[in-house]
Amino acid sequence: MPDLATPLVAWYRANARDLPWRHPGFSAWGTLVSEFMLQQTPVNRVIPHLEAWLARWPTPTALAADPPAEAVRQWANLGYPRRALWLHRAAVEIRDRHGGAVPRDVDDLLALTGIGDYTARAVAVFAYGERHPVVDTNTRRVLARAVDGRAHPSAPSRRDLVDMAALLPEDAADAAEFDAAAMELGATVCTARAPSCEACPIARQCAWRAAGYPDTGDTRRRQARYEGSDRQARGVVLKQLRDAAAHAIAADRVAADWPDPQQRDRAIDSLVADGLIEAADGLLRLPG
DNA sequence: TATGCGTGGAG
DNA sequence: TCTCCAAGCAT
Repeated sequence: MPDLATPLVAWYRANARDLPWRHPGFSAWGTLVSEFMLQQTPVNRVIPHLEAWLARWPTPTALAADPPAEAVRQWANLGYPRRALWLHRAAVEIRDRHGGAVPRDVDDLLALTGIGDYTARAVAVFAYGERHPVVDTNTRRVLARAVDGRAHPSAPSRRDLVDMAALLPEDAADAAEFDAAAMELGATVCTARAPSCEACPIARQCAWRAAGYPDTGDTRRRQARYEGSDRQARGVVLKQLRDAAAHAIAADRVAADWPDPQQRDRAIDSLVADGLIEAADGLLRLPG
């Protein structure tokens, strides 16, 4: 297999975007918060929310001291609001189990609510300089193309970690840069749609390019329609509760104009089941 | 392993 | 307009 790390890291050093979490001295807590926010939400939308979040809660202990309702409100329109709840729970766990310090061990990180294979390794590597493969949608696409010669990665698998590990430089600092570089390439050059292969530092090593850019093996699952979905109904209900100046709203006044009353009720029930809202005495409110 | 889960921008 | 996509996670 050709050496991908050397040209990739050289390109990264010259072309990396200036992002807040790449600044020297950025805290491990800041890295953890940024990774939660970046789970399925684009960088440009995350940055202002991240800065506001860290200004309000500079440490896990500070967040843990406030009720989860405040986390859900501060999350605003970032999407997937369960992440706000999970981040709050993780902050409580960090306070109670780790003395308020974000752990650096991958297994300790994996044990925190809302942290999976990606986030655990991203924090261990980018905040602490540990040596691990970091696998996300970008690195999976870059490897699918450069190594496997396919336009799209196959379904996510534990094998992805092994494949990424096989390319990792020995030195931990080099490995961390390689992880970041593979992600950055996927985010800015080797993109899902219309990749900029003319600007790619590993075009000469790319199996997909060598094969003539075949468009085969697409196993992506289609996203369900959003308009009129349960997800949209949940979003309307939660937004109303987030924006409410009053502490609580009468249940029958929430999303009162939603066209399908059964779907509205289902949305409320599922939000309660998720712990994103609480229902009592005919009132709905964010979780205290 | 497959599915449900928000929101907004780009093409 | 409408489809695709965005540093995933829990179940």
